Amino acid sequence: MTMQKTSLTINPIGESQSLKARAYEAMKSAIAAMNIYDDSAELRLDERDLSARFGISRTPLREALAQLDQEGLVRVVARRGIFIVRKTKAEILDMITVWAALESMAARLACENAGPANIKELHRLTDPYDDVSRQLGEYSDANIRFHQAIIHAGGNALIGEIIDGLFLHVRAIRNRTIIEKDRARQSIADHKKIVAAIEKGDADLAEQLVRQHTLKLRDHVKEFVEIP
Amino acid sequence: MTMQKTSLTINPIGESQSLKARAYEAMKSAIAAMNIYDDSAELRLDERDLSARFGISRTPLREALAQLDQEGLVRVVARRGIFIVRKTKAEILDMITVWAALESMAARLACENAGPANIKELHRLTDPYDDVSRQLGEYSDANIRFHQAIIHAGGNALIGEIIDGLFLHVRAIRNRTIIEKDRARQSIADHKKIVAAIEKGDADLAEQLVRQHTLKLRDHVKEFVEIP
DNA sequence: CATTGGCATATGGTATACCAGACATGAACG
DNA sequence: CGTTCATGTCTGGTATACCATATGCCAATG
Repeated sequence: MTMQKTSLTINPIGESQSLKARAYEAMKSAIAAMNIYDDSAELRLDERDLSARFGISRTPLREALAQLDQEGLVRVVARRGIFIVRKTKAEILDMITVWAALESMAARLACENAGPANIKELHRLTDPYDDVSRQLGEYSDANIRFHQAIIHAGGNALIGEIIDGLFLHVRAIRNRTIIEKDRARQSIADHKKIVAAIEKGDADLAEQLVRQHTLKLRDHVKEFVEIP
Repeated sequence: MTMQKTSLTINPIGESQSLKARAYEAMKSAIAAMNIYDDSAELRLDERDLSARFGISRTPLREALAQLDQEGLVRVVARRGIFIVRKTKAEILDMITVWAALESMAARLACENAGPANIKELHRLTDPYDDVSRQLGEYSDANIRFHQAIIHAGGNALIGEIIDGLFLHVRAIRNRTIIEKDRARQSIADHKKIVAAIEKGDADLAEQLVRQHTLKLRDHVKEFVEIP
């Protein structure tokens, strides 16, 4: 079974991809890697400089940049330059809200479509956390995998794609979220309830739990995370 | 009072769009206009031919096509050609499901955020339909406007953007949906209930009604609409 | 000293030439 | 007659040259 494609997509590059695709991936991970919300962050990009550093021509690079532009990661404005986009806090909150809508629908779908393999996977991702001492940051791999498992169990691939796109942006605040012990503990408890609801096939409950779980994150970000 | 305009007339724009943007729009509407599910539909595109017909060079056209590719409207395969994508029925159903998730969330948000203007707008779009004899096809302008009004009332712009993207694809089946009198009548009744729930501020009810309303459409398409 | 006009320059936008891979065709060969 | 392989042609991919405009510097001017 193929997991939802994650940001950690293994690079199966046989060097056979088009330069555009490689430039796209390189740019994307480069932007994701840098902390764009640092005051010292350089938000301006230079086509010619980039093409030189990548060792490719401007044409494929421009196509990659155009894609990033449409994705909202970058803004290219004529005769001015290319700028890395800083999402406003309001936009981040909107994204988390959309996330809540989609994942809660996925949970609902999971109640109808999830097979034994999906259920087993969900348990595998929640049961080990009886020991609360484990790290479970908001964006820890374990947490992300859990949410992806729900989406996968729902069986609607489009939901996975959209959320992947959102995560690309939301992850920018991962360094700014405060990992609080209470939140982690609560989060684990939420997860267990969600799995139970899905296993029971209670669609309304599963949807409600997932929605509230994610909206709790939204409210937390709204209150405690500062985004310039 | 008529202020003499002190500054010169506002400059609407002077053809200031980039060729890429214009090619993008042209391609998009052209694809939307043609019935891509006709057997006789030509699904193959030719870069050079298109560039000649648009009267532009291949570079901006390619950028436009790359955007359409990412949007899923078109698929460009290296050394093979550019193909208009036919969405499978399963993909269409997934899209409607996502639609349901997002619009129901918008309805929930509307219960918190909708102002008097939004409520008034919703009434304006539903009250005239006491006369059921009106045409209200699944994709009639009136119906679309109603759903857009809900999304607008929710105040989450991202939801609107995503749904716009989906609608671009889903509209392809508009010609294939059967307009049944009963469905139209039921649809109008649903709309009225939804407005009432939002006006009352009952978020859970509004969300549920919108979700069920849209999932009804999904089931209808699933059962009655054939997509090659 | 302030203002303004022009020119240099840096930026992205566009056009064009050339490259390599994938198919189709047809002739040569068994 | 059938198979195979060479070659022509069509495709998108890439590189490069050139173009238009936004900006900033600087000098000319009042």
